[in-house]
Amino acid sequence: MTPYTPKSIEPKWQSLWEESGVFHAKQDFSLPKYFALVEFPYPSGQGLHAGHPRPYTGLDIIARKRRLQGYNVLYPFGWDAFGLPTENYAIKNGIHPAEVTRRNIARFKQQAVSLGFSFDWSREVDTTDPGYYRWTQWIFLQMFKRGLAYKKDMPVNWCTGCKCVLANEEVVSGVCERCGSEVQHRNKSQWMLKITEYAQRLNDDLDGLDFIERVKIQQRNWIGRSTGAQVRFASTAGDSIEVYTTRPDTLWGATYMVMSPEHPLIDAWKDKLSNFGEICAYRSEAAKKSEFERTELNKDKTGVRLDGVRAINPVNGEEIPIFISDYVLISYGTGAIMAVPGHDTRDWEFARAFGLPIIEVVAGGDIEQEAFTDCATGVMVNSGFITGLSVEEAKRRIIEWLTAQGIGYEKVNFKLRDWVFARQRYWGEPVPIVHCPACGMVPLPEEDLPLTLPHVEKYEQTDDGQSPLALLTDWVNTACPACGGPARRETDTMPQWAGSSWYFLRYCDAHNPSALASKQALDYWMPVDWYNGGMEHTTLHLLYSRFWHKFLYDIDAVPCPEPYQKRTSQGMILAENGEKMSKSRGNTISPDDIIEQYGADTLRLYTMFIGDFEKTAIWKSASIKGCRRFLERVWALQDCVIGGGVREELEGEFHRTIRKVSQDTEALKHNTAIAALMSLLNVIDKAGSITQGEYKLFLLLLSPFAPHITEELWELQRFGGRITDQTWPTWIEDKCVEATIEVLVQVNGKGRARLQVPASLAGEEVLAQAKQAVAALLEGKTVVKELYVPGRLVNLVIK
RNA sequence: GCGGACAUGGCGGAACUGGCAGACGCGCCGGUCUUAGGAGCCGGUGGGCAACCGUGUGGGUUCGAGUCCCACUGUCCGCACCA
Repeated sequence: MTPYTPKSIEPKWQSLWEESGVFHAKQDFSLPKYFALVEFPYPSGQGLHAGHPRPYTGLDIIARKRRLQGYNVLYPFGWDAFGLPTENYAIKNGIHPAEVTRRNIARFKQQAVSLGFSFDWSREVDTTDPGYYRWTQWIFLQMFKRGLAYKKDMPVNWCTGCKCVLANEEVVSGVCERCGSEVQHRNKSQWMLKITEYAQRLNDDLDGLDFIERVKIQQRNWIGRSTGAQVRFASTAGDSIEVYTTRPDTLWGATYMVMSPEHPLIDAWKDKLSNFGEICAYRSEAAKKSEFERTELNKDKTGVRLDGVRAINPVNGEEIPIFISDYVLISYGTGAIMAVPGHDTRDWEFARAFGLPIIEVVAGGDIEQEAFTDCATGVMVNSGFITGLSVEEAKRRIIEWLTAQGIGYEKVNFKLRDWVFARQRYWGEPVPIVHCPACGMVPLPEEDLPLTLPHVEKYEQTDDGQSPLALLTDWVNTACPACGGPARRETDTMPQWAGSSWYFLRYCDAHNPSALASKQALDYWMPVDWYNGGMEHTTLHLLYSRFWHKFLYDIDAVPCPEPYQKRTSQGMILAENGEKMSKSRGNTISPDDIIEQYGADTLRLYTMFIGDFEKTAIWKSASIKGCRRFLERVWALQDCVIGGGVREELEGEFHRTIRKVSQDTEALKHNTAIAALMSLLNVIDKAGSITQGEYKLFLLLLSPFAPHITEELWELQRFGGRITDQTWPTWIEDKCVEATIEVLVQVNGKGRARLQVPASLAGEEVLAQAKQAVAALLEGKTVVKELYVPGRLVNLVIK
């Protein structure tokens, strides 16, 4: 036997697989299909770290198993390559971002190949390729034409040091991540996408999907659907004020009103407000506060009373004061609330701070101590015609009444905001819009796509925070596609989330020049059968891509309303000390080093064996060798192969292992599947030999986990063909049961004896034998209860 | 504060709808081979001399609880005044 040398075996098979195209999805649309998807990475300069292979290996096992099960499998990979780190690296080192990207991709790809993933490299996509982003732009144009893409003044993070716009991720504790200068909010006109129009469907359609529960919960919380009522309060100024409340039942307890400092009515009332100066001062204070300060200071409620205008509570006609306070957000609801201090914690705090009356309208708590917010148990009091009702019933009645009076109606609100879809950066997809003084915003004709990124000399933002594209006058100045007159191109680019919102569609037909993918290919491959990715993408990428997909469904560009049928998520891999792996901490493990020392199969095995796939796991370099030892022992089996099929005495063992591995892998319990294979090997080693039939089965079961060594052994044993062309084994349930079983005999719950009985033995007979086995303990006692759990234990309760 | 998850030997982790806790692996101990072993192979390994005791803490349900219920404690993650 030659020694086991992964360093020569693994590259050999990696080349043979690629040359033969064995992992390329077939163009035969009559076969049963399986689309397995992992999140494509951002090709950073650091290369892969030890955490990356976890999801890729996890689904690689599924993909390889599905092929053996006869499916036409699409398991693709690609690069989400636009983004800030590349651009920053380019700025720092004077290399074009495209070149940086090219190098990074080459590195990542070489690493991914060396791990033996069964990706279909013929469908590799790169979001920075004009042939790809042409369709990203196309989708944007479709949204623009239907009013889902629009421009709006939005606050942006302005770094006073760098004099540029920062992404939220670049703002750390209110200061610029890079230079440490103060970050201010400035208003800038930004592209927005109307994801809010899909809020209801994004929420409701989760029901039919096989997503892990915590993903559904997080998405629902993020969308934040709530039902309540919109109510119109009249005011002494004449204008009425709309408020949104989820507790219309507490209207009798509304003792004042609070408006957001940015509320437009305040300016309209300027002449009526005797303390307008004070109000303006508060407003500018609030505007200056960074996000960070606002949350830091959230314990103390501040505000200013509007002197000169009062609101009128519609249920009892009482005049109530109006305040402005930064605890009311302009961006949610109507930007104004009715304050019910007795039954809302924030209103209670505010009322206490300002000495305002607190009225109890729901009995059940102690509003002297704290706001009583429980909706389930309370009963209405001091509330006119709804007094005595439950909260639930009161809500219904008051909404009926408000509707009938024409002063309010039932309303659903969402926390979800529209998506800021613009970056003042270079390394992104150009927005294909032209600004014409005569025609307004004009979309580029589709046949002019892609609008490619022009070459620039400098990648920095301009001094006033515009994209570096703004400096390219030749490029910016163009003719209006509608009227032919002089016009200017949009110089903002799209955010990184754009390219990743539809990439799975491109995999279906990666080189199609005339559509994002052919209808035929989409009909066949979509939806994705199994999508695995990180929890950190739950509320951004996952939600964004569901939104885009629903839009594409609405315009008939894709065949299904949801892109992903099933979603799972891997846990993080932490460094040895229990901290996150990061370059700055200097605790990263490179897969290259592990492959060098142990081989890719060992790395794959260890990464899967480390623990529950969905849970956080801690990397232990010292434990890796256990997986290598296991493979060495599998390799050493070559020396003890004898002829023949599965031996009778091992048949049960093999059937149980086939069942365990088959079932556990489906639940992503790759760790226990591997443990089962290790146990089986222990049994085989005890037997002292392995038959050809047994070896074949063993290698097949192991092959999705450790594809190189199993392919090599298959060849060395001359089992015929390649292991990747074989069929996944099946088990027979009857063969899994053991002929004799051990039954534990308990007396009062304590194990006292063990019985070996035939598996088929009847319950009464087992009980009789059990009593005999512990006869000494039963002497002089009464058996008050006897239980038999078939195949497991007998429990005799005695007195 | 709200939401979610987790807590099991020296370590990573197993344990199906309640049914022999500690599978599998690391480490450790002993043996064997060897000039040597940080390599292989074989055996052992939760604690306690024992009866017994053991799944973060305190209660409960049950013949039986790591698993279910109630109340805590601790750790991690997400969101942060969403009316």
